[in-house]
Amino acid sequence: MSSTTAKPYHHGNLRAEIVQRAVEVIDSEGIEALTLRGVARDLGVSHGAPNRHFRNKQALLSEIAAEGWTEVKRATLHAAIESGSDDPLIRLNAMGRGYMRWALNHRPLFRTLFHPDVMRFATSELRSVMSDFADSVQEAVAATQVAGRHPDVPLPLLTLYTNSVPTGAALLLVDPILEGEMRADGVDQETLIEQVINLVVPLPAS
Amino acid sequence: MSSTTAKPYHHGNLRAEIVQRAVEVIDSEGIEALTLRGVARDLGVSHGAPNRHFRNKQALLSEIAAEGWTEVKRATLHAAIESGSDDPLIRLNAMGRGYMRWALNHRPLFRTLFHPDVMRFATSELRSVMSDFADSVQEAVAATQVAGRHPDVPLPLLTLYTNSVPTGAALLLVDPILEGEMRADGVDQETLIEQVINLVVPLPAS
DNA sequence: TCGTAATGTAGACAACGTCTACTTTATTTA
DNA sequence: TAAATAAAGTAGACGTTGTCTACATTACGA
Repeated sequence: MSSTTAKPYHHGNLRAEIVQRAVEVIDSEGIEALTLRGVARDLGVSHGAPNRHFRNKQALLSEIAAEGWTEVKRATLHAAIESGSDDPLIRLNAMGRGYMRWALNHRPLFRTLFHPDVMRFATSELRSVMSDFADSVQEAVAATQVAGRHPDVPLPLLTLYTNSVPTGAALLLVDPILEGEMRADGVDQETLIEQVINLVVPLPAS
Repeated sequence: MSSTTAKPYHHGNLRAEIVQRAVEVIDSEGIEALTLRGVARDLGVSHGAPNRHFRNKQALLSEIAAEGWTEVKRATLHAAIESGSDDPLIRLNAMGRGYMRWALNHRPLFRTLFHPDVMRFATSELRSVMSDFADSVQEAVAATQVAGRHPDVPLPLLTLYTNSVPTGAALLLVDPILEGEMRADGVDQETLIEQVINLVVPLPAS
């Protein structure tokens, strides 16, 4: 707060810079190009410095994934608010579109959220963030059910189904091979997202 | 065919054994535990031997993924046939269930199909197999559309939607964290699969 | 039968993750 | 305020990995 770039101790808060740089690398070159030593080099610190802030590489990946899921949740909630509606269907529909939009605009990072290494060695913080997101989705789905959508389907099942579509569609579209197969020609991203989500969460007739 | 374990040249056909062992490792310890040297050790050959059969590790992963997608396609077609029906809806429904069943019974391998390293460095053979699977799904979806399912939705879009559900649901359920959130209590796997697929591909009233 | 290509071996190399001992800076406390 | 202690960064080492090269062995076609 005192100056523009305060450096509290040695380097500044290296921890945050490591996470930031790692996300940049993932976003540009993919997760397979991410190395602790490389990040350290890019930040001009010694190769052992990151180990002061992360027990191991998995811990860094967990932190990144936690940030990613937080972003996802933020994007969906933002979309719900921006819909400017109280109708649960309109809100859930907007959330689904916000989710897919974020995924397709942050492809390497989105893939990271489902990376085997990340899931297998998830930090308790990451688990918490993921549960948090799942809860917020379930809540929104429950609201649509109260409003009459699939009234006799068990809530967890309806949540799974509802969540599967943007998740699965994004993962299929993120793959350059399958994207060509699955994507209607001449349809722009936003239209495609809208059409897919409308199939799972149909908008009210009105 | 002549003897129990024929060894055509030096070791036997090492290439196939490498793939087989690699799949075993992925299935038991996950892809992050897979190393070329480790596989070579397990097979009793020198650490450089695998390089005679695969240009690099990515090529091996591509081959494994190609096998995986072939298995997926086989599982879906098998399920369609076993449904013993000509009704496109019943057949597509069975295919979806066969897909999810395979995914949940081969979790590490299924995750491998969507692994960033695999997708980024996909062999042309892998691309071909994936396109092959996508085509067979699209064909089955087209048949249901002829039979009256979502007649005014563009085929590629309906295919994407249909494919997203088993893909997304399997990927969500494969994650131990999200599985707990999304899975209805006391529902066994087969019932869960059936219920989810019935939401995307409803069975005919009969 | 011989030469050539295919296959496997052994050694080397750079890069990586991670550990350890050490140095430098910040913070706490007496 | 001065000394002690903790935090943060450095430098070097170790074992492991992927991949390259030169060399040895085996299979197979001319």
